[in-house]
Amino acid sequence: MEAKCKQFRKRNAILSCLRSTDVHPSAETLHELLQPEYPDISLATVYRNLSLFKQQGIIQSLGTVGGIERFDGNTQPHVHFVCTQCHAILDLPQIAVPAQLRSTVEDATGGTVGECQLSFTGTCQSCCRKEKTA
Amino acid sequence: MEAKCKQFRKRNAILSCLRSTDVHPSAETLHELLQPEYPDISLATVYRNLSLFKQQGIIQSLGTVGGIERFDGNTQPHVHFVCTQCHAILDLPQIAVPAQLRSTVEDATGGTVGECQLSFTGTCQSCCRKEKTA
DNA sequence: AAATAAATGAGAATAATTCTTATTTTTCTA
DNA sequence: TAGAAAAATAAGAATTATTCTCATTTATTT
Repeated sequence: MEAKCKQFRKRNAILSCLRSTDVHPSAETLHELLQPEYPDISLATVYRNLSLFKQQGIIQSLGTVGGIERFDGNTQPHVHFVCTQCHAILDLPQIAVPAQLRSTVEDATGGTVGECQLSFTGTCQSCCRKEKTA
Repeated sequence: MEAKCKQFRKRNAILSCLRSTDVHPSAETLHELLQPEYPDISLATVYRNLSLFKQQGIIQSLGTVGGIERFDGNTQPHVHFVCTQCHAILDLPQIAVPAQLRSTVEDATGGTVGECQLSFTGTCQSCCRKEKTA
């Protein structure tokens, strides 16, 4: 299957580009990252495939930051830090959300619980320094 | 100060409306909620004041759900459950995020840590029932 | 190799949010 | 209390991230 498929060239490129970066890019940033190797890739294709991946559950959306949706190729649960100044998103992989929380939430809501997202907002180190010198 | 201020009539109405509901409304929903008492209130005024409140830190944004920003008048830290079917947002007030996490994150990032948001996604009880009967 | 199906590019369409400007309301001041 | 200055609002235009359409290209199947 995999070997003779050339069909999904750009689709695969989008996915592996997202998986190989740690900037938690927007669709537009991802499009820019792909430009060098795929100069004719359309922004619509990036959007289209990101929607598809999201639906398939092989990437995750981190929601919008500054009105722009951000994506993560890492579907393993991990915590994020969002800089409210520069909108950088950093991984905080060592912090785990207690697993038993899920059943607590399931009990509380009476529904089915899927993913959980924990994120901190604040000012990143780089923006803190800028503030001081300003 | 407070007693003779009639200036902020609508502004106050928006804030107290948001504080007195548990639906975590969007700007448009809030506008609809205000219609009966303030039939001539403009949607732009709702947006404008929500931005202001956010900036002042007296309300919190829950980010976008289905492409629409949702707001919470309760700034106390508490956990949310977001139904991916109907986009309902429920409070899970009894679950607390360990307070020491903040300093852990501060150490990890080297920046200044502000708020933390923990949310679960899934299917709410009502949507679960609908799925069964369908 | 022809036919069918899937993916893409380009730009138009959509819709949530923000912006502009004229008007109204409130507050300040003399 | 009246007039001036400041703040808030309404209405609709403008913006912009995202989605949609459709013609074209590319891949797969028969």
